[in-house]
Amino acid sequence: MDSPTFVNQSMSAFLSQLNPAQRKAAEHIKGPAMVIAGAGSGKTRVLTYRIAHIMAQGVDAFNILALTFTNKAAREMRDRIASITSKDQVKGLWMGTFHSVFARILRSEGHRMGYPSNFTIYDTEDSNKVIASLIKEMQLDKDLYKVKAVSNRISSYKNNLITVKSYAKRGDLQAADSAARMSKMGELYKAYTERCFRAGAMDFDDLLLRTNELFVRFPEALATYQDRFRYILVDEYQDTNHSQYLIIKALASRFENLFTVGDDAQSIYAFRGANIENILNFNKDYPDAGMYKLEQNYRSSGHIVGAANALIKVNEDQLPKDIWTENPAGEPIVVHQAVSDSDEAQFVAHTIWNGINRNQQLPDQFAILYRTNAQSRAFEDSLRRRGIAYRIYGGLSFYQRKEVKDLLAYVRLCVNPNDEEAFKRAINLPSRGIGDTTMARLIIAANEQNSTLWDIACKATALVPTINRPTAERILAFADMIKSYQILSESGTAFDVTSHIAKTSGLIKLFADDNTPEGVSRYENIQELLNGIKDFVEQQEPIEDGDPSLAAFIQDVALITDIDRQDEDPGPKVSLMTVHLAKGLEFRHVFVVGLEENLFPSMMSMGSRQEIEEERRLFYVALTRAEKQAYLTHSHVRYRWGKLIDCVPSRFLDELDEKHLDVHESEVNNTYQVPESLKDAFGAPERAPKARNTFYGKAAESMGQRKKMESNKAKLQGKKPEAKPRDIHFKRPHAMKRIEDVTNSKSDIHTSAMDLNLQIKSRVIHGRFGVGAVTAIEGEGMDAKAVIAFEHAGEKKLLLKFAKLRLLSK
DNA sequence: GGGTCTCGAATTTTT
DNA sequence: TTCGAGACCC
Repeated sequence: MDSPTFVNQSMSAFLSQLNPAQRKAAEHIKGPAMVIAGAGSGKTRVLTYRIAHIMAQGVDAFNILALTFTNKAAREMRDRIASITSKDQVKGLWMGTFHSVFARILRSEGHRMGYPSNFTIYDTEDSNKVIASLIKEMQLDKDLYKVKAVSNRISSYKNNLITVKSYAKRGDLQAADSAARMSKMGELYKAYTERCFRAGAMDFDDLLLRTNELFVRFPEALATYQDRFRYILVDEYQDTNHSQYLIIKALASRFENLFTVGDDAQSIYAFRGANIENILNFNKDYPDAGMYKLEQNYRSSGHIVGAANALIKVNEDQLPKDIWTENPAGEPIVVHQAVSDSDEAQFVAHTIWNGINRNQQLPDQFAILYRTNAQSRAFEDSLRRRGIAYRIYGGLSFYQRKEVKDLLAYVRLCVNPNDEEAFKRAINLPSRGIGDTTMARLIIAANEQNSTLWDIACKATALVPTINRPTAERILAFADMIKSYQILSESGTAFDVTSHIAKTSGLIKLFADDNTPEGVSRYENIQELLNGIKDFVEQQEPIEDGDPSLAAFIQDVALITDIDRQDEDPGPKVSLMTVHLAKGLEFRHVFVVGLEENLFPSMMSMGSRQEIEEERRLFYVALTRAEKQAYLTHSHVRYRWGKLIDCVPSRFLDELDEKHLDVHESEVNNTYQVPESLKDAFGAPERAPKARNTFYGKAAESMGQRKKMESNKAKLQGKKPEAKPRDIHFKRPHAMKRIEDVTNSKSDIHTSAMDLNLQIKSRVIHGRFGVGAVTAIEGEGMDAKAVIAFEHAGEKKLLLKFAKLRLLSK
């Protein structure tokens, strides 16, 4: 379609947007290369251009594999490449996260290892349930075998390619597990692996481990993909673990066109097995590799870059780099000291409110970044109180919500009836008189006959003598119901089947009958899930080889993260997320909150220099998300476990060069009254300025380099010189929060497009498709549909009952 | 088998 | 404070 000249024109236009260093890296075509890309140095641009550039050399997109950190990043990059080249050319390009790309490969190759192509992907909750159930079945002491500890151990084995078989030969690991009083770890690991296999399920780590297994055991499979992926690009290389490293190495070994991009200063996933050595040793694996460095920061102001540089310099482990910027110095970083955690939240909400209402800024230009998910609560409250739209990412993601998983359990069962976790979930919800006792009998029968729960259930009467007649009938009825869904799913779309399941299984009634606020919100989430599935079907249907089936929908659900998921409700919003999730993103104004010892850096990461350095890199990531303005906040007291505790400012604050900072004091604000009990405990508010003014001098002095280690030691020994918890009983204004929760959950979220009174030529905005104009309206009432021509997504017909639209103009 | 109550543990970070 | 697991009773 596009003439070569057109391609070249937009290519050269794109090329001119690169600086010399970026351009050199992007034009590296053959052989291995590594790009060390500082924060905000335009690495996405380099990756995008390089892919387009390779394609312009005549390489088919089919031969390119790009591994990104999120699916969203992959989508955006693909769109950009399509705009430089053409939509057709970009078609065969494989781009996505490690997990989603290799899940896809395993779906077509897993049969070699005995997996069905529709294997289930167990999320963390599913795996933990398997482990908990095994601990019980094996009658292990649950105080010694904590589910989380066991699951972490198994995960780290897998990420280091220690299989059940190789564990048996590793005396050192067995000794370590015995020392941790978990001498049965080996058996547990074996049982867990067998149980997952029997269920036709892989957990997250399996997706990588089994890919490695595939490549080792079946060289011809490896050869196929080596031959296909002649050019491999890996983003965020500093966060790859050993398992991922081996996959890349194997795939790239034939053509060695491996292009990795990373920044050692932003390595923040060591806790998950990420191996920073991968980046440091790249040269050893590929001695002739091209090395490129991107050091000019385009994102942030001079103050932010300066402060970030001063901070990261404290780390011992790092590659030498000199990040600089031509951007104006901008405003100094605001350091705000709050009285309490709710005061901190007030300050943040107030500042955002001012930005929006006085300076015409948009909510989506703000982000609030915290160390732990638990901190989000206070900010939600303060934003809601001021009527500022926000969206929380992470924590419990949408697909992990109980009610969503409940409905999806039926879907999973439909696609893979051996999925035992889905079976256990679905069989008695809504309650069908099949309880713990019966389930235990089914499990025993399955283990004895080395069969799956599903097979046992289908023959309940014949095979399990311990189950009485009426119960067996109920089990058979359930199995028949699932079978009927399976038949339906052969012809119906994902939406048809799922809405049928929701109705006929009794699930939707269960949620609809519950009128508590939680029940209402559950019901709404089910509706939202159905909307999402409808969107999925609508997206697939126009695509040539699109697949609107249930199986296609459920495939990658476990891999969809909050970041990947587009917001149903359009409109700009403040983003709230952990620092980890913010990696790769940027915002005009960033609040990094809770900068206190034991919180950021986390109490759990004070054990070694390496851990502290990872926390520092994490803070570096947080700070460098900001374009124009960064705010750093900490509080003098904070609630934890229902208790008020004293907090000491984070050491990281002292490490930022003072010349980039503007230290604010907390004004005791009008919305939050400091309760008398608090004043009793801490003295009247006038005490605060004293503490504030000395923060820089005193904190810097007392927490000076030498003393830091001592004070840490003391803390580790449990002496806690500064952060002494105090038992102060004091009520938080909870009543108010409750009322707001109730009013909010109903009104705000759920407005049907039926109420919009759409007319031809009305302009609307849709969460996924963007802006469009109504060209026709069909049907009436519940069946009313609108045909909308979207500017980018093309023409879509949407059922108004489901569509989430916002009216822009009549 | 299912509902209600009480008690104890919990907070890093995520695909 | 909040949530989940287990005990207890119907």
